[in-house]
Amino acid sequence: MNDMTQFNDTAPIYLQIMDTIKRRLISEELKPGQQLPSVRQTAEDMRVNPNTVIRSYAELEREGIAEKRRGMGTFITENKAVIENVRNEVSHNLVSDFVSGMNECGFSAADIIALVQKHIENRTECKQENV
Amino acid sequence: MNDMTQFNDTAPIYLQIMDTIKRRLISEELKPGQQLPSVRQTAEDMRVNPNTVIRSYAELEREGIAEKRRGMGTFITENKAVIENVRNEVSHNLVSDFVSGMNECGFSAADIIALVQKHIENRTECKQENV
Amino acid sequence: MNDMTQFNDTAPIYLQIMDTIKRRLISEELKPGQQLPSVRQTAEDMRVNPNTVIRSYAELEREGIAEKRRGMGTFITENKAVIENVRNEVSHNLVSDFVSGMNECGFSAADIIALVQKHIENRTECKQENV
Amino acid sequence: MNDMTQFNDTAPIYLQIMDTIKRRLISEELKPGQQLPSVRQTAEDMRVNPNTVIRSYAELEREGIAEKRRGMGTFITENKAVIENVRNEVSHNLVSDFVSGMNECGFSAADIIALVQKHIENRTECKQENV
DNA sequence: GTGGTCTAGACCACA
DNA sequence: GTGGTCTAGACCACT
Repeated sequence: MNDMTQFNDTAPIYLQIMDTIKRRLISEELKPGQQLPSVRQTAEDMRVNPNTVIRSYAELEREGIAEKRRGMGTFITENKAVIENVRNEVSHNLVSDFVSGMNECGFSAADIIALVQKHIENRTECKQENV
Repeated sequence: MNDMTQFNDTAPIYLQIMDTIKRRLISEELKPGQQLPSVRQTAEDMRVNPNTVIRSYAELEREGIAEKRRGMGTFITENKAVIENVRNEVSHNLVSDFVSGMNECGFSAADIIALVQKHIENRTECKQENV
Repeated sequence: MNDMTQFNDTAPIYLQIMDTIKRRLISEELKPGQQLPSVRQTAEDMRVNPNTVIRSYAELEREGIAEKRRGMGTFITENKAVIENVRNEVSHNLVSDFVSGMNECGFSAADIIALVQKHIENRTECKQENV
Repeated sequence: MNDMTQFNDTAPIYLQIMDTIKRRLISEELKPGQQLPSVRQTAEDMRVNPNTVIRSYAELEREGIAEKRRGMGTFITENKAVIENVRNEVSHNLVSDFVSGMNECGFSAADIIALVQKHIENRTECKQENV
C-alpha cells in the first residue's frame, strides 16, 4: 500500500521530509513567505502518514523555518536570517557527511582537500570549454 | 510484503547493492579473496529478489571486483589493483556529489574549499582535546 | 505455449540470439546504424520472453555492437572496426568448431586441410561449369 | 510436455537423430555389431515420438548402417566399409557447412585455408606447451 | 511507442 | 548447497 521508496531507513522519515524542504528553500524552489502544500497533500504526495508530515511541519516551526497560521496553512518564514542559518546547517551536514565518507575510504585531510580542489578545477575547465 | 526500506528509488537497487559492497570493500569489512554471502542469503537479508542480487554480483564480476565460481559461491577478487580503483571510483563519486550539493546550496568553489578546511581543522582540534 | 524450436539447449538462448544478430551483421543483412526490431517484437517473433531479448541486447551493447537509445530503440553501432571484430570472432568460432568436429571424426591436421582444399576446388569447378 | 530442446528446426528431427548416431559411430562410442537402444528407450531419452525414431532406424538400415533383427532389436552393421563411408559423409558435411559459413562471412578460399592452417598450428603449439 | 527494473517462481548445471 | 537461465507479468522513465 505504502511505498515510501524515496526514503531510506537510516534516519526518521520526518527528518528526511524536513531536509527535503530545507533543500528546496536553499535552492530557492521555496521562497520566504511562500505557502507549503497542505499536510494532507504532502502526505499523499510522499505516500506517508499525515501524522509524520505534521511532525515535520511542527519541527520546522520550532526551528523558526515555518509558521503555522490557523485556518490558512503553513508558510515559510519571512525572516531571511533564519534561511541563512538553514543554508549553513545543510551545508555543514554536507561537509560533515562528505568528510566522514572520505575518511572511511582511507583519505587523509590533505587528500580530501586536494581531491576537492582538483575536482573543482576540472569542472571549471569543462565549463570554459563549453563557452 | 517487501520493505526494502534501506533503499531509495533514485537509483536501481542492483546498483545500490553494488555500492554497498564496494564501500564494505574499501572499509576492509570485506577483504580480497573473501566469500560474499550467497545470492539467496543476500536476497533474504536485503528483502530483495534473488535475481536482483544475481545482477549485482554479475556486474561486480564484470567490473573485476568479484569472481563467481559455479557451485562454490562468489568471492572478492584477490587483485588489489582493482580494489584501489574501487577506492578511487567511490571517492570520486563522493567528491562529485558533495560539490554538486554545495553548488545547489549556492556556495562558490572558494567557499566549498574553505568550509572543508574549516571542518577538518575543527575535527582535528576535537580529537586533540579528547587526547 | 512456447516452442522455441529454433533454439537448442546446448547454449543459453540469449547467446543464440546474439549469435543470430552477429551473423546477420556479417552477412550485411543488418547494416551499421540500422535499428534492430524492438525488444517486444523480437520476443514475439522468436517466441521468447522479452527479458531474454533485453539481456541479448544488453550484452550486444556491452560488446560495442549495439547501442540502446531510451525511448528510441536499439541500433547497430556505426563503428565499422567493431563489426570487423565480430567477423573475426564468428569466423574463429566456425574454424574452431569445425576442427574439433573433424578431430572427433578421427581426421589429422593434414587430412583436414586436404579435405577443405579439395572441397573448395570442387566448388570452384562447379561454378565454372555453371558459367 | 515435449521439449525436444536439443533439436533445432532447420532439419527434420529424424535426420538429426541419424546424425547423432552416425557421429557416435565415427567416434567409436558405438561399435560394429553393437545393439542400439530400443526405439521406445530412445524415444523416451530424446523426448521424441517413437515413430520418429522408427523412421531414423529405418533410414539407417536403408543406408546399410544398421540392421534390424526381428525380436532382437537394431544393431550397427559389422561391415567396416560402410562405417568408413559414414565417416566420409559426415566429414564432407562438416567441411561443406564450414566452407559455406565462412563464405557468408566474406572469406575467400585462400582466407579459409589460411585460417584453418593457422588454427591447427596454434592448437599444436598449445599441446606441446602442455607436454 | 521505446527500453529498464523488479518480482515471483520455475528448472538446470556444477560441486 | 552454489550460481545460471528463463518465463510471466508488473510498473517506471523517456520520446
